Amino acid sequence: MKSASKSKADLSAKIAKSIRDQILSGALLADDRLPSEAELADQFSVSRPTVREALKRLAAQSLIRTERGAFGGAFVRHLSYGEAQAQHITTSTLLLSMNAVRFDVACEARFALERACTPLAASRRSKTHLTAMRAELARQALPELSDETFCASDVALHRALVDSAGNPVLSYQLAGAVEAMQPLMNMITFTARSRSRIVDLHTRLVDALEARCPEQADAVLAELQAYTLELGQGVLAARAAREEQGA
Amino acid sequence: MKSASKSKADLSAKIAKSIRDQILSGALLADDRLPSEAELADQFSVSRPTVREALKRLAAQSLIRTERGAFGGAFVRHLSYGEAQAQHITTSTLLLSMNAVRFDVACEARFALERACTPLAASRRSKTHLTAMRAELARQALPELSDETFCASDVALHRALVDSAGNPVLSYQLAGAVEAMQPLMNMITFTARSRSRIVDLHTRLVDALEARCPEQADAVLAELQAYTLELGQGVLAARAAREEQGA
DNA sequence: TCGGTAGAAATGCCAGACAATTAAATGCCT
DNA sequence: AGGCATTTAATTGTCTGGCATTTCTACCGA
Repeated sequence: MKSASKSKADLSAKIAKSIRDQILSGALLADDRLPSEAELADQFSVSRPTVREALKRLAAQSLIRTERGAFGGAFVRHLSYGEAQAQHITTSTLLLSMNAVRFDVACEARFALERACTPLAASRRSKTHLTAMRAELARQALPELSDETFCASDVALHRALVDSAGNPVLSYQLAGAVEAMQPLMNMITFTARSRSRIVDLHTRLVDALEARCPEQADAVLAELQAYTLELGQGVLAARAAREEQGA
Repeated sequence: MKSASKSKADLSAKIAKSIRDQILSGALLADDRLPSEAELADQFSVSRPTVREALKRLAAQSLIRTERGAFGGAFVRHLSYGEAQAQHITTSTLLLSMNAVRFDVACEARFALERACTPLAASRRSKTHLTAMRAELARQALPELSDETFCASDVALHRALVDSAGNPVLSYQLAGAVEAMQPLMNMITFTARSRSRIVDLHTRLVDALEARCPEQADAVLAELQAYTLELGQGVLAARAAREEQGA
């Protein structure tokens, strides 16, 4: 029954699906070893290259890892938070870059998500997280910072804020918002924004977290959202005007 | 410079990374055609099977699609919201199933995320979404419903709530929370929960959205969160006690 | 003009072979 | 008997070459 799933798909896709189902259903547990490529080829009645294509598909999804040598082979992979986040970020980046998402829609989603974790962050933020955020604040105040580095620090700050909520599942889910959408918005707004205003808002945000005051943190985030939206719409309006003039 | 990225990794992984970078960087746009497998094999100085493995990796990430026949080949894929959501859900499900996530942590994250979109849902919910939610409510009230169907309807209701916020980016980001974490929690709590209480909470939730009252919706969600947490901890405590007795 | 057919280009798949890597088994020396 | 070097077997990584299949294009004939 293994190989009879979808009749029209590629063989390697069918085999990959069959194995993936076994992993997702729990028939294969983390660190279990799959049969060797030759055995799988026999089981599915296909050639080894076809099996290999299927395994590469699974490897691309971080579902398996392979080891060479005797008693090597393909092993069901234990998906860590870090890897899951990396995948989530890749998918999010791709989605945004390919779908002409309106700036206001992205902005709204990103801040809605970040505001979801400020109450937790305010109540649970540790000294470590505060120190990390203060460090980013200090970097952002340096005037000689390149735009690129400033944006990276911006992301790092928000990332630290999310992590300070102390909920790894939440951190994972928000990775897409912070590390994919924030850079996208930075790319649009970095020419127009006032760094000092951003740093001021960030400082008040961290202050609010340190004071364990969720309302204030939320208010600052709302302000940051409004400012970002204003910047974005300004830049886009200017672009539209320029294009109209050019045409 | 294409093939010189990481020296220790597999060739197919390096080639996949190289092409992926080109897509992510925008050098290859949606619906662009990649060189044929034979040409890629030449460019990277590898054999065709190796190129094919690389292409399968990219296909597994929905980065490319392939077409057979003359003037077929591999094309950069336009990633739709639906596909991105499917990937996000798969990754989330896997992450949760492999990491022994504490129930309270998952519960907290899931509700924090859902509560992030209730204000938007309350202000934007359309008749269509309300109708969909009411339909799920009606189904959930049927006593002959199987546990499985009840859970599916539960997910569908929350899904509709998220969608009613009218922000596709937000819907995408929340897909992991609703469609991966909700079923997980249902699997734990379904034996202990009172359907009538759930339906009551759901009804009040939809009522609040219909009345465009975000505060009330948020309050109901908080109540649902508390009830879910209580159920989960009850079930887990009972399990622990049973195991201790057994040992 | 229309329809069918042959060709070309591409992916899908297979068979067999060799290289590289790694762990276990073996054997040798002390 | 114990420890170290060597062999061996298992397995993945890669290549070569080929055939099957699909699909578009272009030509040719009625």
